[in-house]
Amino acid sequence: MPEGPELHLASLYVNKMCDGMVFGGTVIKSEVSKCPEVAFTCDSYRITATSRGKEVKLTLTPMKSDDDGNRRSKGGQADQHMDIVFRFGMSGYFRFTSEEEVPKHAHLRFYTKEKPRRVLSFVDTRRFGSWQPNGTWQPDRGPCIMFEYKSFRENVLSHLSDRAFDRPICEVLLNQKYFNGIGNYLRAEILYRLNIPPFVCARDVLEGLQLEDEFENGKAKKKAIKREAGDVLRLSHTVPLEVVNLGGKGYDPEKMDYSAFEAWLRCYYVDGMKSVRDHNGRTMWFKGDPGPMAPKVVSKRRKAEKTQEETQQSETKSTARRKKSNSVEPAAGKHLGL
DNA sequence: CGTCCACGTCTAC
DNA sequence: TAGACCTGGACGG
Repeated sequence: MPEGPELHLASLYVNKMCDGMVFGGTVIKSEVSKCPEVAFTCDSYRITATSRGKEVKLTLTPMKSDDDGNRRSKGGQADQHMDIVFRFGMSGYFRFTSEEEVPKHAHLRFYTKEKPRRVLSFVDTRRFGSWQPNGTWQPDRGPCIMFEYKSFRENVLSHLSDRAFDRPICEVLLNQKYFNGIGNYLRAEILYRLNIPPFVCARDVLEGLQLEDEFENGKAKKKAIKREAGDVLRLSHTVPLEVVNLGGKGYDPEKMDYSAFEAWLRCYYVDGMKSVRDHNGRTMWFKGDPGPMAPKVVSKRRKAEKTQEETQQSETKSTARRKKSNSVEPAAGKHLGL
């Protein structure tokens, strides 16, 4: 589920499923969740969603009593809207189902008023996700890489003296203060497209980039030779948007098959690519030169094929789970639980 | 059965 | 810079 594109697709899903829906009553939290109760009770309300980077905000809006033939709000009834800001951790997503079909690990639930009720659920198997009632976008997170491109770009380029940019570019790409929305598969795909070694100093990659994106609307001129039009900041914007556009079928975790997404991946978890744990213990997928700031052990992940002539090399672990998806084989490979 | 791994933060030494 | 926080799928014995 959870990098910038999936958070945005989740907001589209909520808006689509909840369009015209009337919710009512109390918001229910699972017993096991340690997140805060949502003290919102209302006879009739609507739900809408927006996203920013790796956060989604739900807005609960009470309906005018007139819409419903009821009087003005009684005691304990919400009269004003409430924002709830969600982070998805490793496994969060939204689902809209019948009451009987509420998924396991549905930790926050909003019920409709219909006769057989339906439920909008925040589902989060591992419970690394969180929500904040009356919340705001987390202040330390930067502008959205997808929908606040200009200020995202400015925020990075105006802070290059920050010690944060002393680190390897692949690690800085996960810094949500500057790259709000980039996650582990996106950093691999972005650097792979540009052939940038992941463990090059971030400042070396970023300094010299212009505030104005030269690749926008044909300004590239002679630079058009480059196949991937753009620098690392532009691709931090366009590559996530490609994933948003993949979700065209509609982000529906129930019916979604991941073959399109798997086919889209060129580097992350792709057979034959190299991988190494970065300084924060996260697996960095890449091809070619790791770069000067790389940790030592770099392994090449391949599928354990029958043709094991290639079991030589300096491979530590040789268990890749995923072949390049344009493979001829049935799409039965491991998929990401998006 | 067991070990390893996963799309991400958090806070504590 | 380590763990901590969690569940569950893949794979090994």
